[in-house]
Amino acid sequence: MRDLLTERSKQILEAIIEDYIVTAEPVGSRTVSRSHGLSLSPATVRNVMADLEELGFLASPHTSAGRVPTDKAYRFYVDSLLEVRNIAREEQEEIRKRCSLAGRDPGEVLRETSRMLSSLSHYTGIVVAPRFTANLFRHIEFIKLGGRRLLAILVTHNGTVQNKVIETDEELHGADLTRMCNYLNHLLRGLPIGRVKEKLLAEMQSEKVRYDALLAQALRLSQESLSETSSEVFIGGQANILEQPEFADLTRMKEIFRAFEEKGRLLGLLDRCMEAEGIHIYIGAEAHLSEMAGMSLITATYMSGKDTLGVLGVIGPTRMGYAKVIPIVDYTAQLVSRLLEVD
Amino acid sequence: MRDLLTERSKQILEAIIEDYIVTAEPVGSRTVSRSHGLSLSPATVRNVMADLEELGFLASPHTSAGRVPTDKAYRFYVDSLLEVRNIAREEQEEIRKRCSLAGRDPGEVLRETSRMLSSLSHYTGIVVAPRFTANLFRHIEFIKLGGRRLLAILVTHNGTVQNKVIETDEELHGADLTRMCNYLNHLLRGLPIGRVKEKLLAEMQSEKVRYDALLAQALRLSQESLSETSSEVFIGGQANILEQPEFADLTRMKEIFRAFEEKGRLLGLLDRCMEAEGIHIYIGAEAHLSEMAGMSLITATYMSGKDTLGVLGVIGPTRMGYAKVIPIVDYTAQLVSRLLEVD
DNA sequence: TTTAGCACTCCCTAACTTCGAGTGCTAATT
DNA sequence: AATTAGCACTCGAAGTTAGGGAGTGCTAAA
Repeated sequence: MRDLLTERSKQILEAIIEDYIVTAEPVGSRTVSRSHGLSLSPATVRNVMADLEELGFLASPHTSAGRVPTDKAYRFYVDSLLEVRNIAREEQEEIRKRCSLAGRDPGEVLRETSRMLSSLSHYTGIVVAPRFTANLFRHIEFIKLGGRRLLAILVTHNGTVQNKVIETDEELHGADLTRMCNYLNHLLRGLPIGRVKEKLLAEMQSEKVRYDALLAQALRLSQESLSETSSEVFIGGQANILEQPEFADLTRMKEIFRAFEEKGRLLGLLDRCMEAEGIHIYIGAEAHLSEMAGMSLITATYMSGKDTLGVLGVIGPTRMGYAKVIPIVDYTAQLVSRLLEVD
Repeated sequence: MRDLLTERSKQILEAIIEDYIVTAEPVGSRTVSRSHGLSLSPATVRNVMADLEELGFLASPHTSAGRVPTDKAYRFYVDSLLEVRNIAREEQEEIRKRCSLAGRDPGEVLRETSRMLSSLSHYTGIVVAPRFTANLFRHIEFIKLGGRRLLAILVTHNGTVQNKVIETDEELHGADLTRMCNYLNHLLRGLPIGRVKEKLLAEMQSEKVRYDALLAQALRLSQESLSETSSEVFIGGQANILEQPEFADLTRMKEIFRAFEEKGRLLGLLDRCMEAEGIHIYIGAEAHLSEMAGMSLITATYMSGKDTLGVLGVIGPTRMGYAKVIPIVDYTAQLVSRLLEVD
């Protein structure tokens, strides 16, 4: 791949891509030849463009239109041509300001982050909340709601709260509840939520519990309160995609909005982004999602220490301002990592 | 108003409105004259239509198109012509099924309700969560997160949870926290959240607290954890409005989606709906919101006993299937009232 | 190897035409 | 007096045609 293209071809390809990113119009040989840096006649450029088309980097909508970059071209651009600029100082400021104004609540931080990503990139921002199961158990609390209904509140080390209403077989007294909580808090403290379940099962076998109906009940209840919830996805600035000329088509737009509403389909893709830390870029069909045709996704993982917590990023047309968006996503991920850190 | 229109005019107006609701196309005299029940020639109908136009009930997009109902016509239709059918048995089933599958968590119930409203009506569903302040205090809990950070968890009688991270001046010990919680729980139990603040202020003056720094601290902390949050709005099925031909215009659509994203603008309107219990209908400009041009809102309040908890409804084009949607909204509100009831 | 020249392609736009649905008026009908 | 048939007229939607322009690919000259 490296030496398939001469230096000149690369320059021309880059010029075409960058022009197309700005204008969203097919780029003609004239335009490229005028582009500063290059001093070639349109005719020469045309020859090169024909070659690039043959190689699958360009496509022409019809004979007498200019050329349009293909997914393959964007991929090559991102891998080999693009030099990611440093993030602009004002952007940095803006990101910091927006993220911190959400306060300390993790949910709020993430929601605000998705909005911020969208407004800075002018595309759509997306943030996946940390898998609850990655957090460490800090505290459980049962609160009587009335009758046999109980509210179980589960708190993790970073202050995330999950609560669930559960029904008990028999009415429980305050003192019993306190005892149950104490027991569970002692038992589970510091355990990753993902491992709590097995711990509970193991404990159920133990001598101590076998002869104590209350403790057994406690274990059963906490198991119930752990029932998984799918990870939350925050999507900000959906309306921004309405600005993109490539989605002016109504049918296309409906598809996209339905996809945003469901979120489930996207989650599979985002999960894949979490498998390896750092920046991921999916261009067009690479996402293997029909809804993502013509769209690109740039994500970065955010971490706590060495653990990947979640992933955030930007969805936009394949014709996306990669050079600008990549550093934004990258910096945001770093910042969010720091904000969610437990100190 | 009542006798402004003859019986026949009303029938014709009704026929036009109902036809327009289905087709979204200007209705011509031919179509009306063919509509069963009426046996009049197109010419006669035309005369009546001209009168109705003069009175402001109809408008013609241009000379040789049919007539289109005005906001005034819809208002008259809703007030005087429409007889709200009973809700269809299958719809009733569907609503019950969808609402109950969300389990017992209030947040989940409301989110699912908004989705259900949209899929049944084919418009956009909207649910405003109960004002937190209307709930009764049940329990407060402080959990140490590390350092001087504390997680305050506030639970109300119906199982709604609000949590907030707060910073303390000095590090607190477990025993202190327990004492603070006990004190507060005893003090505030059963009080409406809206009144907690004044109670706290009053208590601060009391003898007991003046000489107990810990209790004073407790009061201060609980005050912090009460800081208001704007009521949550769940919007389901936004994409449905893309199906409405009247919003095919891109600019219009952008406006609407932005409004949905902000939610704040809508809240003012929805708050107004909560002022009186029961069903409210805003047609087009009646909402006094520029974003709502061409749209109608049908809402109903949901209650707990005699207290209005919140409001839910459907947003769609003014050309909305009122006869079908009104009973859906009404029934849903009743059901949600029952689901959120504390038993 | 690069470039100028040129014929050719194909879309876009605007102007023009046609067609049909619908109107309002008038005169005939009930 | 109310209703209806008849008819000329209006106006937008859809289809057609023609011109213009942007861009291409090829060939031959520099």
